[in-house]
Amino acid sequence: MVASPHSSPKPTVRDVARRAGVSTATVSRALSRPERVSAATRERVETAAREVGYIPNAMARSLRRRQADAVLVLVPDIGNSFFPEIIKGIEEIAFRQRSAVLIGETGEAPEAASLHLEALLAGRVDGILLLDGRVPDFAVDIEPAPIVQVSDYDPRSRFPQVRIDHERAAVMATEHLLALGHRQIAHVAGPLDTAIVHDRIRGWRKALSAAGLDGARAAMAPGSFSIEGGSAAADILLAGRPRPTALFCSSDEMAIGAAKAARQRGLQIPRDLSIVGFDDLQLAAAVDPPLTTLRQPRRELGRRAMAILNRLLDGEPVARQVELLDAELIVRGTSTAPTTIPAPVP
Amino acid sequence: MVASPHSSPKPTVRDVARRAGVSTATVSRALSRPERVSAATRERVETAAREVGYIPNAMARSLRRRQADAVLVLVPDIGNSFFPEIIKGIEEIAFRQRSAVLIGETGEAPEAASLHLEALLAGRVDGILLLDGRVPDFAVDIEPAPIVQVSDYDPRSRFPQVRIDHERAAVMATEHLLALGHRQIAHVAGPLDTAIVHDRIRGWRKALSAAGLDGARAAMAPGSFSIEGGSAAADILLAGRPRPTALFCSSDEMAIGAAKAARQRGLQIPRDLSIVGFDDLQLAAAVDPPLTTLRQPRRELGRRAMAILNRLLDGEPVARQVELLDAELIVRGTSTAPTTIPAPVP
DNA sequence: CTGTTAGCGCTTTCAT
DNA sequence: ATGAAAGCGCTAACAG
Repeated sequence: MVASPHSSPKPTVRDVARRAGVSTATVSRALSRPERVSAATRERVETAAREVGYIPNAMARSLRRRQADAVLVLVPDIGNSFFPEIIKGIEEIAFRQRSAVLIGETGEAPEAASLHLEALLAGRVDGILLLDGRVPDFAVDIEPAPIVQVSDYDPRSRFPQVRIDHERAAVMATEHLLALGHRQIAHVAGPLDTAIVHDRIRGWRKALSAAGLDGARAAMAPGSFSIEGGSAAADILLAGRPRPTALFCSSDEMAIGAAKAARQRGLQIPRDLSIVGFDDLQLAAAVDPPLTTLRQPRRELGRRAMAILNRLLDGEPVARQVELLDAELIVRGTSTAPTTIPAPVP
Repeated sequence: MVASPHSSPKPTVRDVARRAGVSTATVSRALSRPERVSAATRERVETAAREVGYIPNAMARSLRRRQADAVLVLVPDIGNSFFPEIIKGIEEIAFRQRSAVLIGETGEAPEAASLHLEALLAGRVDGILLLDGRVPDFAVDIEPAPIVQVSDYDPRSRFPQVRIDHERAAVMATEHLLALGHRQIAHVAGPLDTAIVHDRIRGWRKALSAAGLDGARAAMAPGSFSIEGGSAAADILLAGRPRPTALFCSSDEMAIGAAKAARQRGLQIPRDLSIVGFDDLQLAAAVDPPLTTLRQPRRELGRRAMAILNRLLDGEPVARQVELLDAELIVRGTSTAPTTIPAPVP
């Protein structure tokens, strides 16, 4: 493994070939398809390779084989704790194929995504797992491409999707609050430029309307998927009258931000305000009070997505496909029946 | 950008050259060193390139130029919220060099790191930013390699380091608790296989001893850098007698886990137990009560590290260098003077 | 300023 | 089972 002391130039197949007394072709075979050479040759090549500390040049290999043995995971924000678990699911499957998993950030600007999509077209990676609903315009109609959308999605695109039914999940969250007796259920929404956010808004409205409330006019405020985003949105909502008795938040991080904003207004949770989050991050069970939320099967989302990408890479045509997994309501400490005595308004 | 309808074979320099009526060399120049060709040629090449939807093959380019235009960031656990902000600092600088930032996970097993280090030797990336203190044995003495250690480090290795003085920071945290009047200050330590954890333990002991307490025998329990790790370690510590009145935790996530464990024992924070975390994640200010902690300048850590890596890549010899940034004590709501009336033991 | 030529390191026919 | 030879797509000399 260790490069020999004074050998700056890295050993190549030729060095190994010379040392093993075979051709470069044989070295290549012995190392990547051991069954295609005689046991004796294989042995000698392996020894020679070890002795000179040979590591195949990945670029040359990829150039020749026309495949990178790497996939790219694109997330809008690496700071968002929602993604790591999905990525672990992806890695779990990817590593079996001995393909590397690279992670890239699309960032605030949707243009950044284009930049990364180029990595695919440039042959740097074999496929992309897009954990971002914002597909750049030019990419929407590139036909069959080894791209899978995970969790979030762009309704215009035709890439396969793996996700939960976000509308349905939002209905479940809202119904939970409704069942507890809440009537003023406001929504702390995510950023409005992505599909899942609208799905959740629709679900929340639908459940409200189904309960005889005015879903179309219920209070809602959008924000970024972050603690700060949740705080800001909740602050607006809690200033409204009548003040909501419950907040359905589009992510756990937003829910934590919302809880903070509520406390700053002197509100006690869940006595004065019930909160329901979304995702079920590790964090959700650890905060005080523990957060009621909708669990997304993140690890499984990642596994399934990588499995589909593999099929795509193997040339199996995957028809426009939407794989829907189940979400689950996890009731914890932030949701209770509304108190009849209104809390003091500071 | 969009591939033309029926052109499966991706266009190459030759296609562009033909179309622009120039040689492939000129295409290459026009695209990567526009100033080396005439304005007219450049124009024609650019047009031709656009028309055929040309995107240079990254592998071929890297093979020829012997550089990948990519750096690898290695983290022990992508689920740990400590890293993203550092990575953003890295990206901030890296993007100016138009080099891609890839993220890899070393995972629980130290062997995984070796695997990723191969990416460097295989020419897949130009350099590595190691955010993990566990350097694989074989890599410890590979001489001048384009590797920079960030935050955590391996004392055996000679790669440049960018970090805070963890021992000093631990002294600050402990002194804060001491100043409040605490005498039973236990330590929720991180995993014992990494240097910074020992630095912090040493600092905590030192401060205790300097205050006339028995630092060497003070209570301590290690755990993984996670909510669960903090819970488990704190649980052990809180079962001890005399029960600590304060917990200095080796990370904010551990602190949150510790707080959870304390609450489960019926302890109120900070009344019955003071807690000090480490890192100052966004989360620290959002939880209830907000967490007293030691801030690490994460973004700046990332920026500096990438700057050093750049110098390394430019061939400037960087002597074994340890760049120390300042940590800062952030006092919030989880630390107060110990109450004289002991809390009930459930 | 531009073209010709060579070759980065590997894998893959095609022979033998 | 092995070797010879070609070439993936690009850019760096070197001429001109």
